[in-house]
Amino acid sequence: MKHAPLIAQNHMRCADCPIRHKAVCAYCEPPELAKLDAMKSYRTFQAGETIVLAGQEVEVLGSVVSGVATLSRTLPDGRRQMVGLLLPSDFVGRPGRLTAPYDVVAANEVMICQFIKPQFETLVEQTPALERRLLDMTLDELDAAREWMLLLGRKTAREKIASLLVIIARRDAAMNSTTIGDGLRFALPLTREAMSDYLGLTIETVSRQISALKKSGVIVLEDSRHVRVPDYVALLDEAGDDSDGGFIS
Amino acid sequence: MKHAPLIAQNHMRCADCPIRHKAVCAYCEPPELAKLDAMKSYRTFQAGETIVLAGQEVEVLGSVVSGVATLSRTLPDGRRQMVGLLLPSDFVGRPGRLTAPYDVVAANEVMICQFIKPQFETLVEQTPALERRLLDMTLDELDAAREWMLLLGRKTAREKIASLLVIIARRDAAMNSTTIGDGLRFALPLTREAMSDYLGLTIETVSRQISALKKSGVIVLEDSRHVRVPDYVALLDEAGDDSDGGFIS
DNA sequence: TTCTGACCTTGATCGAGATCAATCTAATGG
DNA sequence: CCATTAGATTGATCTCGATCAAGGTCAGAA
Repeated sequence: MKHAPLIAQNHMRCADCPIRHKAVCAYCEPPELAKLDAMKSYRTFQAGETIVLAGQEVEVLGSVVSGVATLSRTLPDGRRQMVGLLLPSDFVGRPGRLTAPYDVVAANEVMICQFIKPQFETLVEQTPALERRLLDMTLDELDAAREWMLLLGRKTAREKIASLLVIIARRDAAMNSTTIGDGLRFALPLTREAMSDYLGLTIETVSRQISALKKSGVIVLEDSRHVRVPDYVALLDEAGDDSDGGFIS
Repeated sequence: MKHAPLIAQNHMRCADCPIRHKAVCAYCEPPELAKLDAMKSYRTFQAGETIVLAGQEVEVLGSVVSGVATLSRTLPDGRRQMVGLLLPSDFVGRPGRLTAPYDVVAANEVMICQFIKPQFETLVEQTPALERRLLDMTLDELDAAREWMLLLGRKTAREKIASLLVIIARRDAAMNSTTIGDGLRFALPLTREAMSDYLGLTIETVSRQISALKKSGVIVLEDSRHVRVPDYVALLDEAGDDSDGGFIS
């Protein structure tokens, strides 16, 4: 896997940080930022590496700067369900919690802006801007989790795949600040297995439904990890929600 | 439906409030409490009554004092998934949000300690104790939502039912501060339909699996809404998670 | 070059849960 | 009292997605 390797200079200035205005620190003013800056360090994880192990003591607490990580829970017999997807600017770890309730695994190479736990926890208590940002982010995550519950509980396999593609397409468009529409093209950052864990399906069903969407002309597969969407509204339609033809993209 | 009707005296003193130490106001000191007291009013909803309609403007913002309410999302074709259960002390509505993302419906007769929205939002911004409590509650809800995602995505119908019974048993024990163990007896606060919406199943499957658990002797049905659990560990076992025989209840 | 292993696809079959349908129960109202 | 109705149970059948199995593709190593 070749990446334009992120130069993890061990002290990027917060002002130059790509997630400065979207992460926990978004609402912070220079003085508070300086305090965060003093307790932070960058750390990278290889694709597939475990960042936090469920049940173990949490040591990592910080923001995802680049890459994608997954949160997942596993049943004793091995069945696994992904319960969260951490993208750049998302926060890892819960302040004031000892053991992790789920596994956090790097899907890509992941860089984390890590804070020293006790110091960070103290700062949160003293800094309303941090606490407020954390609240807003958590509320957004809760909304996403609930949307996801609808998908897991009530959507068909085909709708699940289409929904996932919509989610990926949106975030891709948001990252590159392109307009979302027809002729859209994007990469799948997850393996078929990760997708099946995300959607509560098996690998085989994921593969079959992707093939089915391809056969219907809703998507075009350039290769197994690159998708083109000739008609965005058609894809939205397949996702099931949103009877309004997807006017609110 | 006969209830010992809660006397909704329109100004209970916060000090006498049954949820005083578990709701949003839990971390508040007397001066802040006084401000909340000045902007609150009690309001009751009948069983089945809609408290908030998805897509509409949110007007209700406050704490559930008694009763049970459900949060749910509905697909255009009518498929419904419950995404949250509001119990006494839980918070209804998100501060700083205009339209509701899901329906909130009273499952029982529900009493809400309602705040005036703009006033409450301003107070939250000025009161770290409120904001902190809201953050803690939201983080707990997020954990619960993720646990639920594991259930929806990976558990069998039987495990789903057993898991729901465990959840109800726990909360029942917590409410009455009884020890949880064998010979436990509790009421099901939800209809079979609500259970099916909760678990991502049909009514028929819910009914069948409850019958199956009865036949296996894991539960005893006194009537369709009252359950006795002769062996609590056996029930935990059926729920699937937690290979450790449920030592951590 | 071939070998290896990770990842993906496709086919055949099975089974859990959905769907369709009938019946039962208990509470409410005339 | 019986009629009505919402909720619950049970049976028969179907179907979607899981499971079992075989083979394909591609990158990196020998």
